[in-house]
Amino acid sequence: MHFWPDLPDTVKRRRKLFKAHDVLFHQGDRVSSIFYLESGRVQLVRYLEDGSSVVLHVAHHGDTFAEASLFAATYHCDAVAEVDSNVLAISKRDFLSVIGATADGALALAKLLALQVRDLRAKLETRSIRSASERLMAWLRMQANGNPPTVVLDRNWTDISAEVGLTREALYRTLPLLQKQGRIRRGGDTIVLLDGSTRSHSRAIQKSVR
Amino acid sequence: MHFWPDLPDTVKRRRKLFKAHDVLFHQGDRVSSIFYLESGRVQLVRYLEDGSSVVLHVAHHGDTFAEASLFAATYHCDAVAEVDSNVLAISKRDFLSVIGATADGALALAKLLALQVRDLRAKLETRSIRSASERLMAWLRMQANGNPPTVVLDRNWTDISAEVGLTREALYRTLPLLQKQGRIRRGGDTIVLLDGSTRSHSRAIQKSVR
DNA sequence: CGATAATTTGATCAATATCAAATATCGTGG
DNA sequence: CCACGATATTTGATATTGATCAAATTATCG
Repeated sequence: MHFWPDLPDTVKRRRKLFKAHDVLFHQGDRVSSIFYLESGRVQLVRYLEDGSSVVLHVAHHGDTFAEASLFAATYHCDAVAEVDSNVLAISKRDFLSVIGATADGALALAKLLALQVRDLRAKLETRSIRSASERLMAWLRMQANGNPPTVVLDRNWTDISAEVGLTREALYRTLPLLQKQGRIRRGGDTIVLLDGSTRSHSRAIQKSVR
Repeated sequence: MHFWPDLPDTVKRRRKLFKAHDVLFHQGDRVSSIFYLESGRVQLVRYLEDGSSVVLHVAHHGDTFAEASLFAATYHCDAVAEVDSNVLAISKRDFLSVIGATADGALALAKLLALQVRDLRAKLETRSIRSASERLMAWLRMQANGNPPTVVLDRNWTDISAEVGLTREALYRTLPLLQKQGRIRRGGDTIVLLDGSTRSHSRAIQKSVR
């Protein structure tokens, strides 16, 4: 994963600073770089004709993004800084010639992409859950780690609602509901999942996924 | 994608039959194979520390699954046959040694995974469209090629409804609706998209996505 | 030809989207 | 430290849409 910063000097890199809401690249732009996010947060967003948007991916510090574009001529989405962000723009041409030079390098790239496939599949599956409560719980479980499973939020609920696939209103209504049911506990920006039993959940999944 | 069946004979493959509810592998099992699903349906399920579970992916016939596990020591989820299923188990070691032997091979794998990433992102985007008509149109556009854009179905609508994220009833009601609106034309298992103008489309999207 | 799965239509309901607005919080400049 | 504007969170009322349950019809396949 951290082989990106470790690339040889022959791979041109440019450090760039973006302010919140700055656009790193637009859908349709010729692919010149892939990116390593040193700090901040960048959304990959697809803007539809009417200006509405879908969040395709949220890159966090330490993530690389737009690698899928390595094999494409143009970017297939917009990249927008959610907050002030510090990125390394890595030349696509240089990168490919270095990474593609050795089997190990190319395999490392494949590995990174494999992880993304996994993550995306999980998100897709989450979207198949119709009930707001169950979908949110599934999303939380995906983010959680530790025992008891705990999620520490690094962004606001409004942003999260888009990723979960609910309106923010629905999300804001579901949260206290889950709390009342004793399935989560909220404290500041941490959520503890108390949903120990598999049974109720699997039944919920069964109802919601065909 | 059709990369997998075209592997040289040196890559060991075993055809295996599983009955409904059979487990192909367990979370934590050593990764020995990746799989190509010839027929049937296989669920990838993840069990969390507290015993709850999330369905990560449902593989349908023609899909490869567990490729993401190529780079992991152990499977990160369980694979369970939903119905009787027919899979090709491809030796991970053989596969990796063939693919990983050359930079070109590994790049081909990376490219495949990159395409999957893009495809999954597109699917995720589709799921954000709330209106049944628009979501179905978006799905059709994704599948279509040629001019006029045409989709040739390789499975029944009931299966497709699951992928689109609608009940089959909703799908079966949406189809004649789109027809009546002159947005598609149906003939047997081919659908022709008549939604040529960007304008009408953008307006329609406007209604359906927030 | 019978059985099984796929497609189609009908009626009703529940859930979440939508529109609206109030309150709370945060960040910034004075 | 305060005031102010911008953003985030919360609550309310209502409408729509697709889910759900039911059943009929049609196609498919031994």
